[in-house]
Amino acid sequence: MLTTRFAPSPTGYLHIGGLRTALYSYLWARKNSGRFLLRIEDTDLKRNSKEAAAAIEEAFKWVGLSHDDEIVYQSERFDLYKKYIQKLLDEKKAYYCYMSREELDALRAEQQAKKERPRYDGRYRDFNGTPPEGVEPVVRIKAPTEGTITFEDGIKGEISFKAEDILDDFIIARADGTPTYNFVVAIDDALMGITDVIRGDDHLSNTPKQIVVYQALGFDLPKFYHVPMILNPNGKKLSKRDGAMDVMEYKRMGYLPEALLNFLVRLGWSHGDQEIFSFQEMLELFDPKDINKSASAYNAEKLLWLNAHYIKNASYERLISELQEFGVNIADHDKKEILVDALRDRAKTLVEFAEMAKAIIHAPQHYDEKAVKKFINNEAIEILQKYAAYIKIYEDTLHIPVDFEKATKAFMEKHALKMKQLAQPVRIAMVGSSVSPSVYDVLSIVGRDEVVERIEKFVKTLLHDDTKSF
RNA sequence: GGCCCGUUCGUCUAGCGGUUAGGACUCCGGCCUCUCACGCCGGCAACAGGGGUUCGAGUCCCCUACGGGUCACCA
Repeated sequence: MLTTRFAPSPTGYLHIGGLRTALYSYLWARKNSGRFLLRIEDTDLKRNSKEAAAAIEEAFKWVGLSHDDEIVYQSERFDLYKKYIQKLLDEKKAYYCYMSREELDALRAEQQAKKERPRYDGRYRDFNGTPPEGVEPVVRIKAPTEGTITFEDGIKGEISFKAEDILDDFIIARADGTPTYNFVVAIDDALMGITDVIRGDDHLSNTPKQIVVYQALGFDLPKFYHVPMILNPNGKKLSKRDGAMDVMEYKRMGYLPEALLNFLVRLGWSHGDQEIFSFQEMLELFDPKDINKSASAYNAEKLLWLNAHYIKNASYERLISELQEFGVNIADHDKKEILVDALRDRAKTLVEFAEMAKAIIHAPQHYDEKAVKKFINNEAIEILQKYAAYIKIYEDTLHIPVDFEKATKAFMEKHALKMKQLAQPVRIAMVGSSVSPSVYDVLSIVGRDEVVERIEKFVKTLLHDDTKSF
């Protein structure tokens, strides 16, 4: 069965680069009715892996990814790794090396001075004598010293390394007995039945080492797919400083998970000219062979555009429930659909959406000075007073936007007014600024009684403000 | 520095030997209009450079330049 995995080291949170490779792995597995596993690479034991795993699962949950089986923690599998180390030792495919760190450092320095590639010289490879005193040995694997290691990368094509260029007898167990990364990755991928390894291309040069382990242990090789990195807008490696890189930060900034996923799936992968992909479409169309060979830069504007797109097309229920996270509770508002429709085309994030909603729902606490200065004069105040009086006694048919439109047009006709003369003053009275959705929508959402109240309050404020002259 | 990978508008990309090199984001015009958005219409903008192969190269090969990755008892 096709099986993929996501295998992060426990850094404490999931960033978008990780999310993208996780997404690719997930999609490929699900598309093929396979399995998607999660493994925490915590062999160095320095960080809190359980917390890190929880953070990853939280992010997965938010975006809608799910993994199969229990999470595998490498830190809990040391006995297993030891077995394989012993096996290689017994088969003489690995050996103890008694070289001290100091000696190793000295060797490295010497090689660098001669401009040679730093590498272990194999001095204990066939050692039979008495081990030196006081040195806890490391275990090194016998790697080929000549020949070529070639594999077919599902994204980059055939890749080959000359053994002499990149390999030495690398350490598979440290002096304290703990196993090292390239060793355990190969074992776990093999034992977990991973058939397709999809990972960042920073792992490309680890691959030959892992292949050495696969071969020494007699495991079948998986297919490798090395996904190019995501760069920052300056073309440099993406770092935490390039924005809020924790995936959950995007939630706090008001992004919809489907927008983030759409953004990420499309960053480095494409399907013709298509830009918008539903989760279902990703599942149907994703294929790692269509992943680009080159790195791509993070593009915040495109993400924003995608987010705006998904907000525009979200259901009322969805938006209303999302908005609650941002302090806007309109579930019981009698004009909630009108409110949502008035704002969905204007908001790029849920944070903006919430701010705009609040501006309409709550009566303004202050009025934008520039707007007042520009649109309010004595004539405008007079119009507002008349309009308030008119609305106040208008027959009881003012509910939806067209009701207000009809009434307002009659008012304008009666007083020979143009829309421009009325709209801005009313808008300022309603929301405190010269920017808002259509006044008819705002009027409808605010409701007749409060419309009158807000206008009266505004007029009162204007008339009592001695600092302004009209 | 060695090794590996990469290079189409500013950005994400389509292209898979013959195209006026297409789409999307951004930006700039215009339309719509009660403001702001949305939407619609239009515009600016790219094959890193040089050699080959070929009737013909963004597409194939080589070199150069540039960019990235990696060279640990980190993962």
